[in-house]
Amino acid sequence: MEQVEIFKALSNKTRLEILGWLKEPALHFPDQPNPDFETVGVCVGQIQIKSGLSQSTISEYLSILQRADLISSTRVGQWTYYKRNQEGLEKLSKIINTEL
Amino acid sequence: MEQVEIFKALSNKTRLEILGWLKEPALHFPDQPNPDFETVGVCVGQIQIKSGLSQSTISEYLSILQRADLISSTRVGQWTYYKRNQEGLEKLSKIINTEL
DNA sequence: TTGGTATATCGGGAAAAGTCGATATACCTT
DNA sequence: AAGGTATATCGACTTTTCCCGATATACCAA
Repeated sequence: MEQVEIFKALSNKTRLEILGWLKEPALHFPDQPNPDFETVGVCVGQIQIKSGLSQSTISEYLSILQRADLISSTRVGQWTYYKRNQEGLEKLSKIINTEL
Repeated sequence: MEQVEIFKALSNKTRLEILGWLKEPALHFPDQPNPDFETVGVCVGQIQIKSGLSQSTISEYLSILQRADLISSTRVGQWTYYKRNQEGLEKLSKIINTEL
């Protein structure tokens, strides 16, 4: 993934918020039904509700963040759970500190 | 400056290149006339030539980077010299490592 | 003060991103 | 198989960004 694509992914208020929410899922998604969502992540629907934007928009945003390696997804049944991708976030930190 | 504005400033290939060039001015701007440009920075014209984009575009890009506190400028006569703003860059690094 | 040079600002056209509703796809349940 | 739910994709419209040329501004030099 190109550096510039990572920064584009971060150039949106809602997408930054999503990353923040996923930092503390239990805090931000108290209604998440799945009990072990802490490890798997949070499903699209919960994120969509919290964001107030449409389902299609949030689905798109999540795939933008995923393409930038900032989050990762796991499909379980009809749900897709998203969580932070620590590896990608660390890589970004490295980019900032060395290449930028 | 809002986080999202900083990332927007970084969401452009040319602007990222400019930041990179300003890391090693002597290497990237051998034709810079001013002898002590290493400390003051590089003037707009040199950056414009290297970028291949128009004068107005580069002037705009530099002010976008400056608004994001990523670079700073010094006016000397008819020239404006731009250099990296270490403080802003460190703040960004901190944002990535703590808030993101 | 008249030009000349460097940079900034303005106005605009093209491309990309934001965002939606509608629809498609995938999966689950009965 | 049929219907229901969750997510993804599509098509469209609006807003923002990209990038230009033209013009304005600031400064310098003769």
